[in-house]
Amino acid sequence: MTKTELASKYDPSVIEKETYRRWLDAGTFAASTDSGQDPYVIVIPPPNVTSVLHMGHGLNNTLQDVFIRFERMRGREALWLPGTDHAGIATQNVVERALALEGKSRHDLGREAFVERVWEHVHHTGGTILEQLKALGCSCDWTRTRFTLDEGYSKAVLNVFVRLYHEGLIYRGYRVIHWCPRCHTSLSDEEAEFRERDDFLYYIRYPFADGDGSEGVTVATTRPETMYGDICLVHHPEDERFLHLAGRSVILPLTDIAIPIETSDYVEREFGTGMLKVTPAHDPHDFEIAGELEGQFDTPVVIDAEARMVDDPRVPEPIRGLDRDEARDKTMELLEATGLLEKVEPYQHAVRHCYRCHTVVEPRLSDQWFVKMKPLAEPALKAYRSGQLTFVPERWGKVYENWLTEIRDWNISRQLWWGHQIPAWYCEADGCEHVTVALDPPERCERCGGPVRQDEDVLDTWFSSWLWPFATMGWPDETDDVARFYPGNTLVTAPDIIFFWVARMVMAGYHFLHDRPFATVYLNGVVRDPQHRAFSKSLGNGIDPLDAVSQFGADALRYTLVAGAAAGTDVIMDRNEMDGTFAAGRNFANKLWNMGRLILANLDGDFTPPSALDPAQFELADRWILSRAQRVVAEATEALERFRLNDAASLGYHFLWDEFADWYLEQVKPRLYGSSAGSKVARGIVVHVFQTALRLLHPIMPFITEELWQHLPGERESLLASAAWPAPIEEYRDAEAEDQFARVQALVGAVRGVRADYGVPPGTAIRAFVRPANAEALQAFNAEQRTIERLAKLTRLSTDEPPEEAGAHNVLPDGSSVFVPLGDAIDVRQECERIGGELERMDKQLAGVAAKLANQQFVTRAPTEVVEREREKEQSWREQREALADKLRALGC
RNA sequence: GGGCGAAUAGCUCAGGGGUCCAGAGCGCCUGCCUUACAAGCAGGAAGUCGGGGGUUCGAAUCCCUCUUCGCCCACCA
Repeated sequence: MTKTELASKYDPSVIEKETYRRWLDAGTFAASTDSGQDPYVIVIPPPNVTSVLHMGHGLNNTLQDVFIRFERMRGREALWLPGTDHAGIATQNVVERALALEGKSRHDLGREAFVERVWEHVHHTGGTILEQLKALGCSCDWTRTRFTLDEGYSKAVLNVFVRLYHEGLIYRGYRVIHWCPRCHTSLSDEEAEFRERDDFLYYIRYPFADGDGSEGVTVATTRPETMYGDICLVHHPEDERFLHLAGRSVILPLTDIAIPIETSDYVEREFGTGMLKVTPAHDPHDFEIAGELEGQFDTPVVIDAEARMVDDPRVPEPIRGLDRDEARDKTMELLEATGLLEKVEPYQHAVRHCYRCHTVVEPRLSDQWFVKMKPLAEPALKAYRSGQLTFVPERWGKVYENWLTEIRDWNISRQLWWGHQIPAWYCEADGCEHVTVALDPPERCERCGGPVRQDEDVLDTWFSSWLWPFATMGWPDETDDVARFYPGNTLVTAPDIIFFWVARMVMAGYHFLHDRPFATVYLNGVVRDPQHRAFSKSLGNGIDPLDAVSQFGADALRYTLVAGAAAGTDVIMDRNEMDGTFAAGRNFANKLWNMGRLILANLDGDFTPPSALDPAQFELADRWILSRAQRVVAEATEALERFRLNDAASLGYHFLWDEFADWYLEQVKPRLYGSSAGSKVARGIVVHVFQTALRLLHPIMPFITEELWQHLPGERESLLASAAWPAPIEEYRDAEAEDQFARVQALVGAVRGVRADYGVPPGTAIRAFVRPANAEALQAFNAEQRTIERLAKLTRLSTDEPPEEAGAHNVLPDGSSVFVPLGDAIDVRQECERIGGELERMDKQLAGVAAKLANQQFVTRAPTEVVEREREKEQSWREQREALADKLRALGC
């Protein structure tokens, strides 16, 4: 007899590395361009090259791996394309911080040396996160790993810039943009995120220029330090309070500069005093207002790139050189001294912060490159509205749509050194302001032949990642990969980058390849702590996925993530309750292991697949588990197809544990142990069903399923990772067996309940009797007497009346037997009443549906499918009604 | 200011008009080291499905409203 090769205790750390290696060696994850199979493609949301794996990655990548493994098993040419993002600001910041420790800034090194230094850093630590993904079991095609600064990828980025420029969709603009004074770069609207802040609203009086200083106009502002850059005050053109001020001027406080009073529709009359100060260089809206004013206005700059007050006559002496916050305090002090500060009130408002370093963004007037977004957004909107692009959960579609509808131009230039330098060259010859935009560096100005200088800026990191679905495949070259694997299928990502990334990828996809980059966007939730705070480094509330892997195993972590993540819902994990968090997954893995041990210890080398067995020899339990397996296969497949991963996980879990292990394995043990006539059948079916379940579970728990698969007979020479997804086998469907076995379970359950109620020790076998009242229970009893006796620990199950000496409590005087009266549970009269009640309810329901279908009021809120569903419901109820009526007749009531 | 999501057992969550639907895991209680598994087995307690109103023959489920959390968007400075 072949003994089990499995260790007595399941230790994931022993098998995971080895198993992953086996997959790699077999090339299981490498997608082929000429297999002829239908491709299925996911591109990974490329993590920042410097990042290390956190639970968000764990969730996101586990979900992707489930989809990929599922489709791979279904026979599709599955490509999961991995890679990393150079993450301009983030990476530059990391290296700058390291430099700061050496007391240096990037300027000390100079651009070239600094970039060299960043590359060093990237080469040193860049692969970390991808290596970490392997510990999770991610089945990426590592032969296709890409980096957004790879040579080929960079070529695609520059190509896109040049093309869009020549199409007129990229332009250079001089306007107020979001500037991070700490990162020293401009930011896009999306990168400057709003955060609530408790601030103050300062009421400042601007004295009339032609008065004696005692009268003036009061203005409310949150940013008094910008006032030195004011060019005028504006009020609403119809605001009667101020109409009489037409033509007058006021003095900018603390200076001797006179500025006029103008009007603008933009002003909200109800806010503050109804009078607004206009600072075109330091507020984007003020810049717009100034642009709409008649007459010539300057745009004086009073705050520099470091957020310090400039050394300029407009700025009062004591303020110059101060940091913007100090400048605010000092200004307040001076205003108070001159009596021009009327009042200060607390004010809460949303202020834009740098999404990388959380510094308050400083609006800054500068030259930047922009992408004209409206034309690009149109196909992306159309794709969503026509159903070419769908979201799971659906509600995110609205978010996507809304953003695209309101889209504004995208500032893509960053004043950084790490990234794709903009392929634009400025003519340095006097008077010629020509800009040459080209893939290859021009020798000289294409207009005047003068010397040229390349734009120093680099492109927004998202300007490279929006090309990810095809630039990773070698585009703009006409590669096999692009031909075969574009468009892709599913994108799995977090909702917070719908704008940054998802929407822009769709735009790029349609613009450059005239097709969607993916059909479905699956948005996973956020991993949070029990207080529903997102995991974050600063809070220290996170769980390191690798820590979870080493403590509980990758499969346990994956199971926990998948089972805990219904589509798009957040996953809650408690770092103080690691055991509680991961117990279900770990316990399940252990359970699987032990099922494997039991099976392997009893195979005796004579495994015969059920297809080669004689069905006439199948017992009820055999037919039941085969039938149940088919049902579960169908349901799990559907769950995965519909992105209901948590359902798929739970189906596999409960089928294996509650049905296969608890009932079938227990029932089959006598046949499994010995070499009786039924042994061959039992072994065949046990192995078949277990293998089927391992296939179902593989996408979610790849390691342990693969390991068990390797030990089981049959297809052990092949890898489960590339085995076929099971299809339901119609011949095994057996509703009657399912019904009947359910009755066996009910009987056994009833006996066990009574045993517990009577406190019968496990060692004491008891006797149970049923009354021959319930025809179905009797049938089950007759057919499965032995099974019931075994599972319920009965000496005998009979239809006899209990003997006199059992007394009122049905216990024999010597305590050897307790007679379990099952009659009550299946009392005919009660049963008749119960069924009668059900019948009544059913009739009501039928009447309700009929009424509904007759007047169809509900159709207003849902289309034909609902009517269809109601019809189906009615039909099924009708059938059920019939069955109930039959039952009643059979019982003779 | 606009929008979205959540509130179901002690904890974390499924379920989104009717029967399968009041569920799962963890925790808890009782009894078991029964030769696959104590990370287990058998049994059990536990929820007026956040409050209130409405629609319906029927509501955890749909509508309104309130409360509490969370998120996103937004040019009242």
